[in-house]
Amino acid sequence: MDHAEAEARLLDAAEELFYARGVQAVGMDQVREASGVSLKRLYQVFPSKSELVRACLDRRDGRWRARLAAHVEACPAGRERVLAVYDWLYEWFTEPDFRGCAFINAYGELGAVDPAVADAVRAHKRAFHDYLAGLVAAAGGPEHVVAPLVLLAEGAMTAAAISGSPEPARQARLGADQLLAAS
Amino acid sequence: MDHAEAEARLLDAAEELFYARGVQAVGMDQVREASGVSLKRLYQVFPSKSELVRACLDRRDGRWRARLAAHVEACPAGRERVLAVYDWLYEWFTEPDFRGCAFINAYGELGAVDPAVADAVRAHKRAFHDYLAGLVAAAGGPEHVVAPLVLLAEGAMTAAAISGSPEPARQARLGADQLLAAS
DNA sequence: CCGTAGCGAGAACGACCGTTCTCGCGCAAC
DNA sequence: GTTGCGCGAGAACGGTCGTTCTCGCTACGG
Repeated sequence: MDHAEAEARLLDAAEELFYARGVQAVGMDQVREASGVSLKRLYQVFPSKSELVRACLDRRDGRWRARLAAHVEACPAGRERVLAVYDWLYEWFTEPDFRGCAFINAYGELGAVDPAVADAVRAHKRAFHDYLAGLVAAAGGPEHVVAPLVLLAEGAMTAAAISGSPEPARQARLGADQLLAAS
Repeated sequence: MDHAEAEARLLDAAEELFYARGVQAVGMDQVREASGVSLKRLYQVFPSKSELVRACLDRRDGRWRARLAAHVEACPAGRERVLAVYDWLYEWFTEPDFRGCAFINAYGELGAVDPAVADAVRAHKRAFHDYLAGLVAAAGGPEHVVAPLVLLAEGAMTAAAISGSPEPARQARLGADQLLAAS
């Protein structure tokens, strides 16, 4: 097993565990056990837990936005692409291991204590905002609806996590539909 | 110092510390130091940390909703009362120690690990939803806008926390205004 | 075939955490 | 005045965590 594979297995295991149980509730030994990578090598690849956390967030950010974009871009251009965001949220919320937005969770747990985590969360949210702004602009929608559309999506993530239901995605979509129609 | 005062001082100190730094980042000894209540009495009043956490959430729930209601009910009845919710959010977000919704934070940190926390968070969010639904009904608004209005508020809380700006409250208010107008 | 460099498994270490225990003191009841 | 109970201060305990170290083993270069 070379460096690259060890890194991938560590990120796979750590991301899943951190997301499912929270960062502080997962020990490095559990990451070792789930990944099959020895502790020694773990610390060669990620010199500390907080760097592992950071790497997990970075990778998740890329994958999450790529999945969203893939779904959106399969829809006809224009207004429908904005609404497709909420359809994708519904699919995400329905996944069996869904436990809310990993970035919001990480911010609540570590944002006050680990500035690198706070930075990663801010970057992720800014990227999502910018992406949605691009979709709205392409659809010819007014700029001032972008922020409420983002808040609907953000609120849907936390509401879906807390309630355990994917329904907030539908409700957010309805709200987004009205906001776009009214403009 | 009697039992009641010890309890109040413990809740004051614990709530502030947990909110500012996260629950797991605060040790019982720091609660003792900040409250001036001895460790022995702390454990007489709250037999475990998770019961202390639970009591903090319960008390915060009551106070938070009372503050919101006090602000809302000082406004003229009807539509303005719904929008007053977002004005109050702005005031809240502007407080110097604002760090997001304590319930969302607690859910992200402990929801997967402590079912009592998850229950308290769900109860708080359900109460907020019901309160907003009552305001919308009193304003003659249609029931189907309630859920998006809740999502706007929820999204504003997390966006304000992560961005460090109170602006999401304004944006949520604009979105809510449009939703109410379009119905 | 020998030396050595790197590896995995797991023990070890130091710090901290939640919780309980000890001990000395003040005070209230008889 | 004595006795005993409740208190605060802080030590102690058992466990866990992040991180490092030890120690055989393996595999490869000369």
